[in-house]
Amino acid sequence: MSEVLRSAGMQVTAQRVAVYRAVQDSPHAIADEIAQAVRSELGTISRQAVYDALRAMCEQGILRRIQPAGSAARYEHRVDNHHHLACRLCDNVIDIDCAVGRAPCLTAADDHGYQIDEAEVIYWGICPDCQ
Amino acid sequence: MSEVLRSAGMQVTAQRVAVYRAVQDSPHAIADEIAQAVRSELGTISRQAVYDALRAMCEQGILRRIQPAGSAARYEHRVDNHHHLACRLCDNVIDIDCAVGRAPCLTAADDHGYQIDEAEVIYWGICPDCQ
DNA sequence: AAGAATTCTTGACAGTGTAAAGAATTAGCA
DNA sequence: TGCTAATTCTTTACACTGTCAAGAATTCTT
Repeated sequence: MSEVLRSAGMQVTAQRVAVYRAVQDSPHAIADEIAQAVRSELGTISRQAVYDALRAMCEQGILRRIQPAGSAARYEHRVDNHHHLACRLCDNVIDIDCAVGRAPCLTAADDHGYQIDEAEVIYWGICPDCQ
Repeated sequence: MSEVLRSAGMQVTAQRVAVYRAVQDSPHAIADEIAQAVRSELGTISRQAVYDALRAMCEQGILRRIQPAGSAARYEHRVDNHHHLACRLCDNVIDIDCAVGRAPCLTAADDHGYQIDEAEVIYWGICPDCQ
């Protein structure tokens, strides 16, 4: 657990560990939910410490940040290539594998001279519970 | 021009027309930029009127709202099926046609029981000017 | 144990978007 | 044309997300 932080060049503090674990335990949580989770474990953490930790981990590539329309940024532990499926009604987000194989979506019809390095795909629909 | 608004069941006011035209003239603009454009044409418009107009037009399907990560919501006039290509450095967004044909991306590897109705694709890269 | 770097807290702030209430304008219709 | 109802617009206030800055506290390294 803490080796992940250490190998990413970060200090291993109780807060950082708790933030990382909170994202593991509830993927696609927003910053405030993560703060709540850490508080229920450690008692207290400042809002800024949560943002600092999340940003540092995203920069080190051990967390990923996604930002579905109409929602605050969400964080996830899974950093391999995959996409997301969001419910329009309850805002629930689940992971979804690449439809066509490994990083196929990087092929746009016409790149217009851009150096494309990522294709972000969000499927929108209604989840089973909301149907 | 105003027939578009009328046929969408909306009243035709100078402000609404100006908002619609502003989005046509500068696609992917954010709300504040649209407000500025309307003000340079009509002199004044309240922030809330811009949001009301944009929301109404999106609900009626004559505008579309997109929300790239790290940016405020952007509005566009083109409502057919297409995707977007965003520059990581200058935040510029351009339209990009579907890679595989007509609405192909709606096919996810596994829909997990969701009723999927849209696949939102944002390609990220560096635009020619920023390279 | 000491110095250097990182992490954490606190307080302030900007930007985006919404809520509510009343005034103004517009459309529909007699 | 004039009346009524609905829509649109303004103003004010507010919530939320996220960042900045400065100093205190903690952690790592040696």
